[in-house]
Amino acid sequence: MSNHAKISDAEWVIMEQLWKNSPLTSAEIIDQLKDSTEWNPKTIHTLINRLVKKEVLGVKREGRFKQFYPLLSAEECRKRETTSFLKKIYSGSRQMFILNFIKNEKLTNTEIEELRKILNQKKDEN
Amino acid sequence: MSNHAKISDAEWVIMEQLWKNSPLTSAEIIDQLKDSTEWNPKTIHTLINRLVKKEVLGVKREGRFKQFYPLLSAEECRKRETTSFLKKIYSGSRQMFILNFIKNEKLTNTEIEELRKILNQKKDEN
DNA sequence: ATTTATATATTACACTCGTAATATTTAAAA
DNA sequence: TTTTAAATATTACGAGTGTAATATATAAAT
Repeated sequence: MSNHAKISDAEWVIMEQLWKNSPLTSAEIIDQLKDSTEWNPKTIHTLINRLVKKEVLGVKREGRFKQFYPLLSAEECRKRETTSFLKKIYSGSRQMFILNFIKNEKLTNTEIEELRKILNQKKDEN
Repeated sequence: MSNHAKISDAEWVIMEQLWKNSPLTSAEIIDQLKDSTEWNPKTIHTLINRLVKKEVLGVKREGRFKQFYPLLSAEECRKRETTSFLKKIYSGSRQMFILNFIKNEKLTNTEIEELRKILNQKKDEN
């Protein structure tokens, strides 16, 4: 039941590497994180193993090494996190969220156009 | 230093009551949460006390009772949470978040119109 | 003034998380 | 084949969280 596994902040960092590029061995993950974090390799191992236990990462043996790969897509996980964020912070109210958050954002014209396009599609779907 | 106190999920529920209406005694908070949660009053006391310790809630004695009130505004806290959410899930990119949010959400025509209006204003601002 | 009820404080306890250290297994080198 | 290095597994440990139970102080009732 990897259904509603919570991915912690630190674990999320690991997941991002694997969403970008997978499967990877722990050595490769450690290497990729060498610059962007200060984590001890042991710590990274712990995080990987927790993700495996949570059934968020899959494992396969490749020769004498283990390789890890995501069992859940980034999109899926982002959606989950977004939902629980909205539920907590905006009581799940999209209206309130849209008004309070998006209104306050600075957007470039390009972004505005992009959004417009998406909105047009949305409208057609309704 | 109530500066970067983390408000947990359960604590957030308490805060919402007090942002709506404060100051309140613990009895009043318990009463307000009676319908929307299954929490034991003891649990609510614990949460309140933790919030006080974190300096997110202030206390004043009113006769023989204590009253609690927020030391941080909802807006302030929402902004904080939003920032850390974005950092984790969307690598801090608000644009990416907004695009994904709108793409993924089912929106009513009313909401679409609302967004359109907001976008128009945005465009004018640029 | 003593009992009782209610408010407040202290303590508990298992689980998660960040952050590893230590131990063991397995493969490569000598 | 024995030694050594590298990969993997097991254990650790304090802070925070969800979820209270127990203990104490204080006010109200008798």
